[in-house]
Amino acid sequence: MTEAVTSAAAPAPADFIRDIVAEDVAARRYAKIVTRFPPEPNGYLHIGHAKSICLNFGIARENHGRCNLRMDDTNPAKEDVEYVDAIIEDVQWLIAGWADHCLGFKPKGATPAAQVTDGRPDFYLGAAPGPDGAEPFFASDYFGPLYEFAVTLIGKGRAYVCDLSPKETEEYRGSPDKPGRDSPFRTRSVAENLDLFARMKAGEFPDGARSLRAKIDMASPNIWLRDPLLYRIRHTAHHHTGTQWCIYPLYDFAHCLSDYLEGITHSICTLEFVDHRALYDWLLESLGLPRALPHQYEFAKLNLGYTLVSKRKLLQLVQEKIVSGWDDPRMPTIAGFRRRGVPAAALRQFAYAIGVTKFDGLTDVALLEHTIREELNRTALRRLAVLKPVKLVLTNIPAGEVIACDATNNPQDENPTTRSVGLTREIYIEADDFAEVPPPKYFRLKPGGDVRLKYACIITCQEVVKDAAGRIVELHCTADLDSRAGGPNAARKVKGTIHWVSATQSIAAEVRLYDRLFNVPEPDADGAFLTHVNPHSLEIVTARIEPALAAAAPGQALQFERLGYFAVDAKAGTPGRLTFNRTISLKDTWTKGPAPK
RNA sequence: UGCCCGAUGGUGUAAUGGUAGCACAAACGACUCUGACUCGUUUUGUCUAGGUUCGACUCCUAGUCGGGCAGCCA
Repeated sequence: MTEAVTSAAAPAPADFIRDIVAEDVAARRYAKIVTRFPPEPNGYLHIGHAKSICLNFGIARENHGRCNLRMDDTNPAKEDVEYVDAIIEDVQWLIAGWADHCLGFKPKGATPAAQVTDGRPDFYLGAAPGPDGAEPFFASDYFGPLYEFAVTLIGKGRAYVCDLSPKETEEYRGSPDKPGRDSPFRTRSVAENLDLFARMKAGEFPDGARSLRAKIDMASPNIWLRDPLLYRIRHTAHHHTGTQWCIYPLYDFAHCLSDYLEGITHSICTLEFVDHRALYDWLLESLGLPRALPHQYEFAKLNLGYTLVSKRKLLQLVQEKIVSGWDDPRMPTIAGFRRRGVPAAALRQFAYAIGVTKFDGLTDVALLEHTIREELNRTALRRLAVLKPVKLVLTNIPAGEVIACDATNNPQDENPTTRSVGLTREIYIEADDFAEVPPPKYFRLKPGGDVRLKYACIITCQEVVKDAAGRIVELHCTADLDSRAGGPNAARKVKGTIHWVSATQSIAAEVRLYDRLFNVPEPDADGAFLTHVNPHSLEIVTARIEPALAAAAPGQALQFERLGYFAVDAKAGTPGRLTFNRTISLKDTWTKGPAPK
């Protein structure tokens, strides 16, 4: 299954959009399949974007095509370079080793050069160069050509400069069930429109004083065809173009033409743009463009149980300091998942598993958790760590003696390797693995009971030592050293096996245990997601970890045996003391109740 | 109530006029030096009503329910 997202030879998933692409390929409608992923740099990418990235890059790689990363940055007021950098990093991480060869980049600083196609002016931007000195595409790099397109549209009598105020424009637009009215400026001459538009660009008018609008149909049942705005005046500096422009194109105008300029064939977006498709096509067709036109297709965005999939709301969590930042391991952002230890392949596998449809459903988080565990089970190095330590003394092992035990690094490997862990007189075991009064079917250690220490031997609990307050201080046990692997009692069966670390050889580490950020399946169903934040989404413990873990590095998948999957936090550690994030717990079919995260 | 989109087990998705299948979840069982993994078994589904057809999840009509659209946001 994982092959499907890691191997180029693996069968691709099928969905209605891929069916359309396949038809276009069969009909040879395009020389090359080119998709794009067009985030607005006004926030970090989240799991919903991951779905879109996997779709767009997946289609590109399955068809020997290309997928352009394009900053959809036509609104200077909301965007920032901080987001541009984060988006690039997140996309590259997500597609690394899978579709990075399909990533469209352009030479740094390049803008589309005017050229002629079929004897007509065209602005086609050629194929992407290699990654050196390259950068993603920016819609703002097309402001020049876009302006020319607008001039062409005016020349064709299909756009006009409108002097209505924002409020008046809204009134003239009508409502869904009532047609709009023509703007009094709709009949301006081409010459006057040309002059006024040039003066808008020259900065002669204040913000909102005039706008450029398409001349379509104010009575259209589709609101997006009621003379939609194409350009607005904003005397605001732009993060990518500086103060070069004071008029900025709106999404509908910029997007279809950016697609065209880049040679996009399939422009895939979410369902809320279905109504805009008529405008997308109208603009492209009105311009009489020489090359094959891109087409827009829409799919349902991801809705995930117990999580927020909205940049705006995630921004709120950051601003109100409910999380430590966009990359807080509890955040459903790509950066958050990465920091938490979720492998990119697991996110890709999830994207494939949920499919692509036009049905607006709610995906069970359990599916995400499943793909994470599936990937981690394959790849994670097994290690011993005790999260909530209780001291245990093996009374028949002399102090100072170290018994070397071979521990398997990953039993899922074809040829598993081992490492040595030292068993000593004093060890730590998990507090949960001892019960003075055991519940029914308790397989772990209890007074007078036996349990196997993983990779070591069977022990028998002889005595429970308590302090004056009645709290357990330590457990005294005897070890059956003959029950070690290869020993005469190696085949001895006990019901339970527990993990442990040497008290003298282990080291301390901070471990952060995460639970879901929200305690209801649809956090914003009532519009009050802040009231559904799980107050116990983070628990910090000081754990004892086996010495081999001192060499662990961020990005390395680890399993603390019997506990879950963990990863070194790339940001939080201090020299000499590592911090681990629990990526996800192991599936627990014994402890009842809601699935732990 | 104008236009648009959608509806298949608990959840997500397949079947494109010919046996309703897969994954997740759940339950039970086997195995186990991870109560994990793996394996086996089981439960549960085509929104409603008409129509077309030898045959409808699929096509048509109407309805029901859900979602989207009235930013100079994307």
